[in-house]
Amino acid sequence: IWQTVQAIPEGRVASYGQIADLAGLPGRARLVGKALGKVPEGGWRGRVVPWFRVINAKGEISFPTDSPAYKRQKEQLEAEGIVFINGRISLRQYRWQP
DNA sequence: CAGTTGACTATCT
DNA sequence: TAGATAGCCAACT
Repeated sequence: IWQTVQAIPEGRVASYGQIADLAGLPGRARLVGKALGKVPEGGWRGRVVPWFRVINAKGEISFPTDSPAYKRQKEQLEAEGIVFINGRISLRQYRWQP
């Protein structure tokens, strides 16, 4: 899972389900979320994991809008040029296509 | 050991 | 387009 997440290019995003499929775990989107939650801030074993490039299938960030985590993720994505419209982004435009 | 709980999704109204 | 529903499954209570 982490390997797959690391493969997401800058300025692109992927959904939890998409990561699950690519990682060989079809139908286990929730497991991906859990795995990402376990990654320490500094990354895993020296590798940086761009967890902020992973969002849900609707193109929204999967955190409450008022949470600190939400703001953090949104800022990181915007810093890569991704634009939010009504709290969501255009998957058609930013979805990572391997 | 049974029930609950999510960083989720596809499908149907 | 948006809400409700039913699968999903490892980790906790």
